Amino acid sequence: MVGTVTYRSVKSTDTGRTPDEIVLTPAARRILDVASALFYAHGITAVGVDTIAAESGVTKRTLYDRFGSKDALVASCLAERNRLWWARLEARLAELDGERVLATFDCYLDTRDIGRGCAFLNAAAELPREHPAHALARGHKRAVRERIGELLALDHPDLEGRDDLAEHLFLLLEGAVSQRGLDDDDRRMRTARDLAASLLPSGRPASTQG
Amino acid sequence: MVGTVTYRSVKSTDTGRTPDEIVLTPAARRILDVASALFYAHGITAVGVDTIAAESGVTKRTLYDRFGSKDALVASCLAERNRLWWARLEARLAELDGERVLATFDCYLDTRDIGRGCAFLNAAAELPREHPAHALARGHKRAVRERIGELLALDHPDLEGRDDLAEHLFLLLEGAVSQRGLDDDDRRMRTARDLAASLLPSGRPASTQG
DNA sequence: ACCATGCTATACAGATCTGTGAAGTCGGGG
DNA sequence: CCCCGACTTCACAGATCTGTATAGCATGGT
Repeated sequence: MVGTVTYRSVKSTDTGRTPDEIVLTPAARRILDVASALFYAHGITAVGVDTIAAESGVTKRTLYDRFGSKDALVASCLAERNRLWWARLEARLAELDGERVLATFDCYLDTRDIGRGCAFLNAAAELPREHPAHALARGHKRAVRERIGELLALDHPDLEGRDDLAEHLFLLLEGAVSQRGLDDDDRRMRTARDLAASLLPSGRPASTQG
Repeated sequence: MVGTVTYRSVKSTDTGRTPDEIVLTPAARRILDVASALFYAHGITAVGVDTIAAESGVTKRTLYDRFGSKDALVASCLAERNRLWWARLEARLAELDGERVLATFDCYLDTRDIGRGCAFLNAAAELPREHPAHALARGHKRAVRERIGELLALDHPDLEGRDDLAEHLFLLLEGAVSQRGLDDDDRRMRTARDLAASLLPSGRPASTQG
């Protein structure tokens, strides 16, 4: 397609905040996207590699040549989701000035389709701790927690009890995130955002989004 | 064992707060306990009925005679967990006077083995919305949210903005609950409890458990 | 011209999945 | 005495699971 492209297969399980973009073969790209959607929609264990290959318009041989195993594919899917998640947050943060912590809430709110809640929580819920994807999920949430701390530090450098507040905000966020998968609507997430806003120094109780 | 026992098989999917105790045949009891533990430990889809039957010292025939299908067994397991959860909370509440909302946090804190986090969240994360167990998980969380509201109303009848506070506490609780499955320790749950305590009218910032 | 790479096609191994069918054992209650 | 209910044993159906083996086609870089 672009002539002279050196493809790299996906092997790394990066948990960090700004993972490198990974160049995939066209088939691998399709497999990754299809698998990601299917895993999210039906659960990881419930979806077989035959289905993924078929839906991707690819043979099973190709799938295994590119990803090595189903477990590795699962990990790649979550790593890709992680990449996209951070890209979206950081993009939103870039065009924002005050009170940036709330962007983490808004990030979830502007997703049209709630679907089945948080893919990272779902994966961790289903998979054993030893599974590489479980580590990715843990890393993702840890990074989110850390970023909240950083954003709070940036916006309120001299705030007393800032660490407690960061943890508080994280708990509100994750409470809303985890329940959103059950509720199938955004009311709780909006409430959480409002509650979070009311905790901030500048904060009046309400004011939904910008 | 007790002579003349009329066994009832488990069919109902009660989501309520105080479900009836259900009388099971000895084999059914064993199946339910074993299945519950295995589903929790390894995930629902990942555990087959053959394994459950074998571990219960029971034939697959018996399993299907008692529960009808794997899906029904899954639902029964979650219903039983729901029953036990409420029994534990209400027992704790009975021997308590002031600030009863915090008992919901303590309920999680006195569980020795964290294991894989919240069985209800895990089940909902793995199963499709249509699955009967998914409805049970939703019902469970909804009931918890309601109970928090009730307890807050009992302890602070004249509090202003009580509904917001109830939601706030619920979000803190669920944030901690969902993360506990990833963290594999109770620090976050304790922090959540402290933060919750600090939000209460009586509340000074700290004071861990009684 | 040669060869590596990306991908296809097909077939298969071997295990495991949910669920059923048929026949039989054992104990207690009417 | 007879029957019901709980449970066993064993076999099987039919699908689906992850993963591999063998063989071949097409393209593009060197």
